[in-house]
Amino acid sequence: MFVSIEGSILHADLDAFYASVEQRDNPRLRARPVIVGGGVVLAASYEAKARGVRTAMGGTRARRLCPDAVVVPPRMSAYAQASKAVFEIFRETSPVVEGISIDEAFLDVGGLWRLAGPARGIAERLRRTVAERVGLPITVGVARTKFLAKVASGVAKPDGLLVVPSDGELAFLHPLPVERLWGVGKVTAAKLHAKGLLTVGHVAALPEPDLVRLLGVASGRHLHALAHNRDPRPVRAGRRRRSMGSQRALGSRRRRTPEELDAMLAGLVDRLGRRLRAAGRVCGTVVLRLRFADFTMVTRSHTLPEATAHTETILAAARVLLAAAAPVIARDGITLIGVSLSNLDNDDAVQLVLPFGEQDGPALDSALDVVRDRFGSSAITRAALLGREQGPSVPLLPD
DNA sequence: TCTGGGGTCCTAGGACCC
DNA sequence: TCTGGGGTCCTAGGACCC
Repeated sequence: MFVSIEGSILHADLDAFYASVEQRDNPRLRARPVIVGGGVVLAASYEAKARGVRTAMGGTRARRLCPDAVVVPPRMSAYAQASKAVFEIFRETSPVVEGISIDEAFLDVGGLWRLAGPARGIAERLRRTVAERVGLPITVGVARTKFLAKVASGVAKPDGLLVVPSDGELAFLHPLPVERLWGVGKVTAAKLHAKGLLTVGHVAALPEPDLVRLLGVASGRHLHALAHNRDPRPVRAGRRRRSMGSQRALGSRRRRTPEELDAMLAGLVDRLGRRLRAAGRVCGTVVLRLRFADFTMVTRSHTLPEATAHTETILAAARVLLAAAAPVIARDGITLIGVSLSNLDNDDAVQLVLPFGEQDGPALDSALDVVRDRFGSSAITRAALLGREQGPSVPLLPD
């Protein structure tokens, strides 16, 4: 008997997540086309997808394609709760879980062979447990790399399981259309199609320099590697978000007065300040985001002298950015206003900024005194600090 | 068909420093 | 008087993902 070697990375992806939660909670919606959202489709059940309805499609068009669809408003808290329950099961399944979004995650089960057996069995149990305990369908892809596990779950949807054996990777991958590659959207697909590259195999056959010329250094190399299933990225638990934003669409019916815009800005920043503080984090950069009727985007950003979670400080920066953009707004009118906070840090991080070349001198000693003073910590030693070898600017976390 | 709200990562130019 | 090369940070824009 031949035994194919399996990979040990699972990509678990809830099917039509929001729509499935609605069908779970309301039996009358089951086996019927369901659309979550109003102006825009946030999620469509598979019955609706079969009629051509797609996520992010305008509501008018969706209703035309599928007039008998039940349209329900989103219930975000219900989805958050369902997601939490599913992630609990993920973490019971493996200690190495990397969440990608509200409804999908990577799990590394490589270290669990003796305890839990091969990956296929783990994936089967995971699917069963999610169905029994949360009542939602979930698709799992299993492969040797993250990328291929993700492709596998995409192919296996809905409510499926697909294991790509290590000796059948390229045979599985190469016939697939280029759109299956993670990172290939509309623009990249169009560029590839223009060169006659329709399948992953076509891309794999192209020399890397050609692909780099076509798509740029990063995308070209990345795609070349993926097409050969080279993806060394490990599954990483405990990744923290790098930015946090809030935005509001305004429609194009009428222009908003400067006073209205200022009030919206204050509302967005207030919400972000709360989220920031609740997460115990501070932001270093404030980004104002504006969209116009033709859907073009403009951003204006400002980096603060000191990271903060203070609403008024952030709002002041956002107001300066909005004022700077006032001429464009007056000319073109805007259809969306948003604020995004980046350069996030922990709010208990201390930044030691030392003169260049003085990491080892008295400046370091006095800076360390300040830190010990503030945190009463003897855990931060000079040796530990110097061991980091990060140069003159050293973020420290007190123990 | 006139398009929500939440994110990630990459590129490229300019300022500034050594 | 005119000249390098390397590095980091900031800003703006864009592609892509769910």
